[in-house]
Formats: sequence, structure tokens, C-alpha cells
Amino acid sequence: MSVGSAAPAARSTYRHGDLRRSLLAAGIALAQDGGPEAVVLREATRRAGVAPNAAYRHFASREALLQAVRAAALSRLALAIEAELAAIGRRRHAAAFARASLRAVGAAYLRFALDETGLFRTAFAPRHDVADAGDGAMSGSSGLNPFQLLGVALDRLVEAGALPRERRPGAEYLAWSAVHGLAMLALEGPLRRLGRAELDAVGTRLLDMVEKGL
Amino acid sequence: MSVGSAAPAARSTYRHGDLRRSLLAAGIALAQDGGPEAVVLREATRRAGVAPNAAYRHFASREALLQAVRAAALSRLALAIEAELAAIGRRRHAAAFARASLRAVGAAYLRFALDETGLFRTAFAPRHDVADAGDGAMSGSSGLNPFQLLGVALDRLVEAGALPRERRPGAEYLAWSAVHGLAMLALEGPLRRLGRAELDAVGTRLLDMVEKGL
DNA sequence: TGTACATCAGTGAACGCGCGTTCACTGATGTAC
DNA sequence: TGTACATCAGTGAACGCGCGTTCACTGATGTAC
Repeated sequence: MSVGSAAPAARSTYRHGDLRRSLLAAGIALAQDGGPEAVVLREATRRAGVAPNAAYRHFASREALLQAVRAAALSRLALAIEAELAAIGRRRHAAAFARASLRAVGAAYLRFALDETGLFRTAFAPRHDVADAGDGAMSGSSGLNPFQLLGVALDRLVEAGALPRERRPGAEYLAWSAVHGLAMLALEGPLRRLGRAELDAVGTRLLDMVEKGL
Repeated sequence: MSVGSAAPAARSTYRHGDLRRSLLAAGIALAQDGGPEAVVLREATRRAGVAPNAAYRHFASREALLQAVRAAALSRLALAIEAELAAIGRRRHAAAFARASLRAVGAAYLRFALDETGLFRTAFAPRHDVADAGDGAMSGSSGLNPFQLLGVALDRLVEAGALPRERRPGAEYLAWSAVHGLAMLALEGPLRRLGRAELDAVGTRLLDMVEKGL
């Protein structure tokens, strides 16, 4: 499985073997350092060591490749959140556990945004046409996507009695907005000049606000 | 003052008269429907009825024009916030007035994002190089920019005793994140499919959360 | 009030760029007999 | 086990695109005398 290399990959065989995966891997690498606009068909084929038009055997257009990269990025975000969720220890009280869950989701989201800026920006870049495509494989190992993982945390809050049931519907949007907004302001907004430590501090306070304000 | 028309503007005189303003107006119009990537030098000159390279008498590069458009967009956002602030009636209690101020800032921000999507996206689009340029004329008629207007509202909260003084520093970031995040998710994120009424409802709940959680 | 001249805003033509995408092709592979 | 053949993944060359930007220019304007 010689997949995932971003190098120009001189090939000896006429057939490539797994071009689709190679192109996707190249696309992900491009997105990682450069964001969505860096996901360029010709460069992906270059990295796969293949003629530019060969891509069209596997992707209908540049936009289709970008869509696949987007799904992969969302999937990685889901994995990051799952890892953070798995890392929280047991708590004596269900309410404390639920709150820790919510914070874990938020913290993982922020960390992913700061550490994997390119992928994060790609995951939430504006889609052009592409009739939504069923959202592909954008979930983590649990089969849940980031939005659903946030929902799990909120459900735990309700079950633990830490969030009134009537405020549960749509609560995702509120928590998500806060964390997403901080990520955007930190990445390409007015908070760009803040250092990592300051951003972490703001992140903590932001999660406090969400926890208290929900 | 025949400035601001986006039409191809047939010109009779050899000199244009006010090309810089015309280009800026064209740039703003382009940003309005199309966002930052639609701000294109050649199209701006076309709309001003002028040769493509004439732009270089007034802007060093496409990026410089974009920067000027960005400043104009921020200025308009500041004006929108100021208008909303001016519209809140007097309140019996200072605390109620302060809270109304904060909500006014948030509501105006959200409305601007939804009504002037292109300008909003342009205002917060990632800057390339351009050594920050002193932020030009990005303020409203009060001379304050959006960030500073938010600060005013938060100061009122402190003065009214509705926000502990020690939580004041950096509070802009928290409130701003929440509102900015909702705007982004609504514009190009997963909340794109929501209607205006639903978005307004979420906006109200979000402001509740901020008010309570700060 | 008239004229010479410097200034500099706008012209016209051209560049190179990398991109996405289309065309007619070639040759390795797997399958049917 | 060997051979004919269909399939279709990857090739090679070319396209048109609009873009930002540079060059040497021209001609209207304002100023000095």
C-alpha cells in the first residue's frame, strides 16, 4: 500500500494501481498546507505521478475532488473529538461527566482548528454546486460526525439534569457558534496576532461562557 | 459627483475625474455580490470605463484595492451597529440599558452578515501580505470600529454593575466569537439551509446565552 | 491675456501564468472460449 | 493451458480562459513667465 506519499512518485507500471486514493491523499496534503483553494487538480496529479487528465477517471471535476477532501477533513475532525471524549476520566457525578464531555468536544474542535488549520478551513469552506452528495464518509470511528458528537455531549447534560430538556433542541447551534467563531477569528480574523497560550485561555473562558449560558 | 455607478460608464473626457473613488465603488459593488474573490482589478476598471492598467495610478495592486474595499466594508458594519445602538430607547435601569446595548451590537452584526453577505465576507476575508496598513477608515461616524463599539457596550455593563469588572478584559473576544460563529455557520456552514426566521430565533437564543454566560 | 512647458492620468498592446477540461489515442489487464 | 478480445485506466497534446501586471506612449491640465 504505497499510498499517501506526496512526492512526485515515479511510476514503473503503466497502470497506477490506486490512483483514486493517491489523488485523495494528495488533495488532503494540499489542503493541509494551503486550505481549500490549494486543492488543485493538476497539482494532485503531479504528486501522484500521472497525467493531468488521468484524474477524470476517478473524479468528475476539481470540485468533486475537493468534496472528497472535505469529507476526509470532517472525518478527521470527528476522530479528534472522539479521542478527546475517550480521554476524559470517569466522574463521580453524571453532571460533571456531562460537562466534561461538552468541554472535550469544544476543546478538541478548537485544537483541531489551530493545529490543522488547512483541513479545518477546507472542512468548512463554501461548497459550490455539488448537490450535497450525501456527505460521504465524514464521520469518525463511532459513525458520528462532529455535529452529532456535540449532540451526544448535550444529551448527557440533559440526562444528568444539568440542562433543562426544553432548551435542548437547537442547543448545538449555540455551542457550535461560539467555538466556531473563536476558531475563525483566531485563524483569519482579528485574533490572528494572539499567541497560542492566549488563545487557549480565551478558549477556556469561552467554554465557561457556553457552559454557564446554555 | 457621478461616482458609484457600476455601469460600464462611457466617458467623454480623456481624464476620468475621480477614478480612485470609481474603482473603490466598483470594488465595493463587486464584493457585495460575490465576496472578496469577486473583487477583480480588470472588472473594476471595466465598470469605471477605463483601461485595465489605469488602476495602477491609484492602487499599487489588486490586493491594495481589496484592502480598501475591506476597510469600507468594516466601516459600513460599524455604521450599522451605530444605527442599532442609536435606536434603543432609554431604560429605567442602567443595567437594562447596558444589556440592550450589547444585544443591539450583536443583532446588528448578525443582520449585517445576513443582509450584506458579500461585504461581510470581504470584511473578514484573510489578508495576504499588506503590512496591515493602519486599518484605514474602517470606523463608523463615531470614529469607532465594530470591535470598539462592542467594547462600549461591555463597558456599560461593567458600569451598571451587570458584569464583574475582573471579567471585562477580553470579554469582547467571547461575545464576538459567539456572534461571528453563528454568522459563519449560517452563511457558508451547516446552517445554510435554515430560513431567515429560524436564524433570527437562533440569534436571539445565542444572545441570551452570551448575556447569561459572560 | 497669451504662450511654453512640465506633470502625470489614462491608453494600447502585450506578457506569462497555471488552471480546468476535452480530444483521440494506447496498451495492460481479465475473461470467455 | 493457450489465445482472441473487450474493457477501461492512463497518455499526449492542445484549447480557451481571465487574470495581474509591465511597457512605452499620448494628450489634457495647471502653472510660470
